[in-house]
Amino acid sequence: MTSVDRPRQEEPEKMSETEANVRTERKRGSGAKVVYDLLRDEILDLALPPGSPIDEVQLAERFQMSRTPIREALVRLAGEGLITTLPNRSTMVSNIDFLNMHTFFDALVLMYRVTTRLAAQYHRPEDLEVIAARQQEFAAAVRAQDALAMIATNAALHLAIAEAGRNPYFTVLFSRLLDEGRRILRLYYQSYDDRLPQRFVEEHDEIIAVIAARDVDSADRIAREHAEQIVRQIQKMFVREDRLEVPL
Amino acid sequence: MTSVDRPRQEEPEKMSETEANVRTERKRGSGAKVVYDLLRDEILDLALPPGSPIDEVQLAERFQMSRTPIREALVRLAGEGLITTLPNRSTMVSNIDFLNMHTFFDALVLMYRVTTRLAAQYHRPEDLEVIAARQQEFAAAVRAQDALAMIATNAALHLAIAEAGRNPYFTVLFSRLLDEGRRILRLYYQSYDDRLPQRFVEEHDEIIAVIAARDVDSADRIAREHAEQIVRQIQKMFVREDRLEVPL
DNA sequence: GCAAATATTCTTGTCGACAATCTGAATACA
DNA sequence: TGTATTCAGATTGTCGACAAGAATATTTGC
Repeated sequence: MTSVDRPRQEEPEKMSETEANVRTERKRGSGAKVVYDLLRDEILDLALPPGSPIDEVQLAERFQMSRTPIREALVRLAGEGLITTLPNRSTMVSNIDFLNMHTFFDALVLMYRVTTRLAAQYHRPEDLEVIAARQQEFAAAVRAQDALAMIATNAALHLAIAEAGRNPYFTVLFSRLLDEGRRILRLYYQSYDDRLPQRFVEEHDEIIAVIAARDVDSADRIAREHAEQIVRQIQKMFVREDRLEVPL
Repeated sequence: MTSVDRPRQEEPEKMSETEANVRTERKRGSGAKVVYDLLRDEILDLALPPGSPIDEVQLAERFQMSRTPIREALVRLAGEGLITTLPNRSTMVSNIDFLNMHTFFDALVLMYRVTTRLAAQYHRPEDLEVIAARQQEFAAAVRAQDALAMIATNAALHLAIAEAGRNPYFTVLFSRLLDEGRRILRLYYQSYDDRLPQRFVEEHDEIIAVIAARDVDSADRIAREHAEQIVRQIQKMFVREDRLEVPL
């Protein structure tokens, strides 16, 4: 099938999967995924703050593709509640629900407990390697006092623990909660230059130890304390900056 | 910001949202939703059993619309894990994961407990009316020995309880779990004509009583026993029909 | 007769265009 | 002047068509 009258400059393709690269040429079926991943990151990093308008044609131009794959990405994001679509009108980044924050905390603490408990129960040797690596990255972020890296690596560590627990239902919910937490924390770390304390590194070490020891009850207890510690930390930020300028 | 009190001519529109109706005329923006709702029901009812091929053009003909809204519905269903898409190849109804069924049971029991506990804590008077109505419907299904109606009304009852708990994170997960349970149970009720015992009606009454009494600890305990009772019931079916013909 | 190469077919992925609906401004009217 | 109406602009929802990729059928070469 040598139907190559077209000068499709495949060539080296040295470039990594950057946006610029994707623009010029991209594999069939990858369009929506690229847009989804990038948009998701931008939303969670608050590069697109809550309330930001999402324009399909604008995105289509930016990614050099038609609106169809763009729309598919948006439908998926809407399914996760990250964007909100007003029928026939407009689409925008979903707001953070400050009024029902306590429901978020409840769910977060419970998932911290459950996933850690299951990890202690069902983990395999290779899981511990992944978890240890994530903890290294978190500790490095703490040493560097890089608040945003702390948020990301902390989420990655706890997600690794959750996956060692091997319950996809819990993992999916936990992942959503950690994402939402990423937005909330970033909102504060933008204005404040606060940092999660060294204490969290030590608590993580404790958690990893009881998981490795398969001590289920201790895992539950320590995870709970750790989670409640984090929640208190976040709540402290709230009262501290009570009259925060929040986009409704 | 005032809500939308716009006189949007809702008109009579006596006709119910049947498929035939939708075929002839449908409102802009409703296409994907209609397809989504109907396909979802058919999947959960096993009218479309696991492994069934999902053909876009076929659906487009059936619903008398183009493939675009069909695809949107499919993307949403895929997001919930109800269908599986093989890139560039085909789409089919997702399988039921019998190997990791225990993770499903773990999650189900925990959500039964948590949602009931929160309902005892946070319910409002009007919630109890809804819950009582659902319990009536469940009792009616038991009296009629209508197994499929029992499944549906049981799920509706527990979802009503979950909503009285007012934690959207838990409610969403629980809803997914009840959906998955609907598929699993229906798989068995197709071959067997077993029925959930009268005992469940009484247990529901107990649960409703402790919720109304705001007895959080009892709510947790009774919900747990109730859930484990149900899980045992399902597991009994499994061993009974061990060499079941399961579509992989 | 059988394996490899080729053609066909079938399904999904993408595209550009058009239509419907909403927003907001400009206009008409009391 | 204030309110209702109309019109223009913008954005989404839908459509039909085409292309790419994978599976299957067919042909070719030995």
